[in-house]
Amino acid sequence: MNTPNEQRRSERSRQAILDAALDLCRERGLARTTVEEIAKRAGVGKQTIYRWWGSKAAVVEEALNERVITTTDFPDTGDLRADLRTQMAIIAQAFDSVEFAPYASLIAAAQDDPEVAESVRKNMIEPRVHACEERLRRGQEQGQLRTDVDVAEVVEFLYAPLYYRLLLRTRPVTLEQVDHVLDAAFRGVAPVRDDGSPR
Amino acid sequence: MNTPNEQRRSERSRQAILDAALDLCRERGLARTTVEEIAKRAGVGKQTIYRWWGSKAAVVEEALNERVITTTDFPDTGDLRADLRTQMAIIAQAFDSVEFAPYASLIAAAQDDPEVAESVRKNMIEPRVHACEERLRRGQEQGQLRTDVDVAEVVEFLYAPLYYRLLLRTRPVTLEQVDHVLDAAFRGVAPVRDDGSPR
Amino acid sequence: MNTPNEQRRSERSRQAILDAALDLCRERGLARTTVEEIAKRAGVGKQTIYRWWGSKAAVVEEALNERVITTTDFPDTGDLRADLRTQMAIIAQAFDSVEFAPYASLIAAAQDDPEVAESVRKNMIEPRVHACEERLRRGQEQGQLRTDVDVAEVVEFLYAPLYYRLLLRTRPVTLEQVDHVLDAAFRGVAPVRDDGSPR
Amino acid sequence: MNTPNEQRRSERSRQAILDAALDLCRERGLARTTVEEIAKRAGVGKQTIYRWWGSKAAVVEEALNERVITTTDFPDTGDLRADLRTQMAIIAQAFDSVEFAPYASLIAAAQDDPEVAESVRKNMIEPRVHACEERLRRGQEQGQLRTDVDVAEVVEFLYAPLYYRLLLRTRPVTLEQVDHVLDAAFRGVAPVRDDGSPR
DNA sequence: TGATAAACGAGACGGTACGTCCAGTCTTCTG
DNA sequence: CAGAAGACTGGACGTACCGTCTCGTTTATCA
Repeated sequence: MNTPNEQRRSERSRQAILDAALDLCRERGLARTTVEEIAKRAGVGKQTIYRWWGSKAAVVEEALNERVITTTDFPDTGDLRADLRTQMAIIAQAFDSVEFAPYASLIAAAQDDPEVAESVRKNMIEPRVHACEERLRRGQEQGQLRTDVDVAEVVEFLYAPLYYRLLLRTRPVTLEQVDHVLDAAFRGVAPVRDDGSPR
Repeated sequence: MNTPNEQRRSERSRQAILDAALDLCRERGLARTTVEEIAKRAGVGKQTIYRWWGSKAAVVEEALNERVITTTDFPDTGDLRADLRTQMAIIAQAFDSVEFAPYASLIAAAQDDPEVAESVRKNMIEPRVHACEERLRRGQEQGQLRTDVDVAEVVEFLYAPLYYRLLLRTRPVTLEQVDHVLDAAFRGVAPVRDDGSPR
Repeated sequence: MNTPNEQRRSERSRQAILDAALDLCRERGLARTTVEEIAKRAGVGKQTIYRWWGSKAAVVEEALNERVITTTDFPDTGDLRADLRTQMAIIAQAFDSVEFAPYASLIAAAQDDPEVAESVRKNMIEPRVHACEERLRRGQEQGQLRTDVDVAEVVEFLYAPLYYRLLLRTRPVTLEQVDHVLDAAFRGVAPVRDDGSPR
Repeated sequence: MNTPNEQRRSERSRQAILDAALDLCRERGLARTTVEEIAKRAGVGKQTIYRWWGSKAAVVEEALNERVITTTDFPDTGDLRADLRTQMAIIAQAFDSVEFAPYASLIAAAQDDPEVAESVRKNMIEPRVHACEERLRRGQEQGQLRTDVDVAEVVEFLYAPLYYRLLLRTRPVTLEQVDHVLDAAFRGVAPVRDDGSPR
C-alpha cells in the first residue's frame, strides 16, 4: 500500500465496513463473503476497502479485535485454577456463539494465506496467550502449578480442546467441557493408587 | 449429481485426479488450487471432476483417505500409554510433514462449507476417534485409565494440542510435544503434595 | 469416415434420426439443435449419427430432401408462364410454412461451413435449378421467352424474391407475390411483338 | 441488460472489439468465431463485451453498420435507372468482397435467433430499403416507373438476385448481373409509350 | 473563506475461474 | 459387428468477483 493519509480517513466508512464484514461473515462465513458485497452493504466504494486493508480477512480480523474480543487481560484473584476457569468460561461462551463464528473463518483463511496467518497469530493469539502464560507463571511461583512444566504447553493443553471443538465441530464448546479439561489437566487421567498418590 | 454409472468409471482418470489434487494442494494450499488446474494437470476434462465429486475439497478428502492416512487401526500391546504414544507419534510426524498439509486446508474448507464439514467429520475424523476411544475403553477396563473420565474427552485432551499447532502454527508438532502431552495428561499439572499425592 | 458396412445399417434408426432432427429443427432452428438432443429423441446413440453423417446439417439436408421436397420434376403443359406459376406456388407455400423452416436454417448453416454449402448446392439447389432451366429453355424454343436472356439468370430473377423474404423475413412469402414477380418478370423477358411493342 | 453507465464507457475498448469481431468474422465466419477470441484479440475482458452487447451477432452488426456500410443515402440525379445502377453497383461490389462477408454470417445468425433477426431488419435493412423506396417513389412521380407497381416489391425485385447469390453462392455477384437485373426489371416496370412500345 | 487536494461513492475495466453444455471420440455391453 | 448407452477430453459458454483504474463529488485542512 502507498500509505494514504490516516487523518483524512472517514471513520464512518470504516465502521460501516467492519459492521458489514462481520455481519456477512456470520451469515455465510468468510469464504462465501465477497469484497463486493461488503462494499455494497457498507455503502462504500470497493477502493475504500482496498485502500485500508490488505484483504477481506484483515477487515474481519480488525472487526473481531475491536468488537468481539476487546480485552487481553487475565484475571488474578490469587487462585490460579479459579482464574483459569473464569477466563476459559468466557472463551467457551464465545466459541459457542454465532457472534464469534467469524473467528473460525479467519483461522480457516489463515491456512492457505501466510500473511493472514502471520497477522492473526500476532494480533489475536499471541497477546492473549502471553497474558495467560504470565498468569500461569505467577501461579507457578505461588506453588499452584508444577514447576517442571512449560507454561506455553500448559496454555495449549488447556485451550486446545476448545479450539478442537470450535474447528472440528464434533460437539459444542460448553462450560462443562471447561471443567472437565481443568479437572483432567490438574489431576491427570491416570488411575489413583490405594494411597491416593498417582500411579 | 444425477448418479452416473459407477461401473463405466475410468480408474485411470480417478487416480490422475487424486494425484494432481494432492500435489497442487501441497504446493499452494486448497484455497489457491482451482478445479481447472487439477483437470489440466491430470489431463482430464473438468466435467469428469464435477461428475464424480461435489467439490475440490471432496477430491482432496478422498485422496487423503486413500493415499496418506490409510488406516484407522489402533495398536494394542496391552500397555495403553505406550500404544497412545505409538499412535500419536505417527500423527505428530504426519502433522509436521508437507505430505499432510492438505489436511489443514481441508479442515479450513470445512469451516464455511457444511457439506465438507459433515463429510470430513464422518469419513476422516470419526472412524479414527472411535478406534482411539475403544482402545481407551479397554485400557480403562484394565485399570490403566481413571474410570470417572469420559473417553471421548480424553481423546480430545490428547489430540487437541496436535490440532492446535497444526492449525494455528504457533510452533511445529513434534515427538517431544507428544511426550509432554502424555505426561501432563497422565500425571496432571497440579503440584505434588509432600506425601506424593496430588493436591 | 471409415465407411462402415451400408448393408448392416439400421433403417429404423435412420428414420428415427431424420424425424427427430426435422422436428427439433422446426421447434428451435438448427443452430439451437444439438446432436445430443437428436440422439436422445431418436432413441439412438450419438455414434450412430456421427457414423453416417458428417454433421447435423447433413442430417437435416437428407431429411428435407427425403421428406419435404421430394421431387425435382418441373411441370410442362406447354404454357411456360402457367407452369412457372404452378411450380413457384408450390415453393411459395413451402417457404411460408413451418414444416419448411429447417431449409432456412440449412442455408444459414451453409454460410460459415463450406462443406455444408457445397452439399446443399449440389443436392438441393442445383437439381431443381436445372429442371427449371430446362423448362425455360423449352419455352424459349417455343417462343415464350426472349432468346437473348440467360435462363440461369431468369431462374434467379424469379426465385430470388422468394428467397429474399424467406431469409430476411421482411414479410411472408405469398401466392400474390408469385403473381407480382411473374408479372414484372414477364413483361421484361417476353419476346417483342411484330410491331415492336413490348412482348 | 441492466443498462450500465454509457458515459463511463471506454471508446478504445469499443473500437478494439468491433475491429476484432470484424476481422475474425472475415477469417472464419461468425459461427466459428467465439466471444472469447474476440475478447482476447481486442485485449479486453469478456464481460466488457457482454456488458454492452447482447450477442456476438450484435457486435458484428454494429461493426458493419459503423465501418462497412456507413450510409443509407440514395443518389438522386433525376435519372432513376442510372441512380439505381450507381447504388446497386456499390452493393454488388460489397457483396462480392471479403470485407463484406460478415454480412452473410449475420443474416445466417438471424435465421435461428429472433432477436438478431429483429435487430438486423430494423438497423440494417429497413433504413436502406426505405431510402430506395423513396427514390423509386420520386421516380414514379416523374414518370420513370409504372404507377401500378408496389415500390416495396420493386426493391425486392432488384436486390433479391444479389442476395440470392450472396447467400447461395451459386456464382459471384458482379456488375454484369446488376445490368442484367436492371434490364429485365425495367422492361417490365417501365411505363409504356404512347405508341405502346417500351419506353 | 475560498482553493485545493485527498478520500470518497460509484462502477467500468482486464482478467481468472467458475460450473455447465456440447462436440466429437472412445469404450463397454447387448441383440 | 451395428447399435444403445454414456463416460471421456476438450473448448466455449455466460456469470461472478478479483484488484485496478478512472470518474465526478464531498470533505477538511491550509493559503
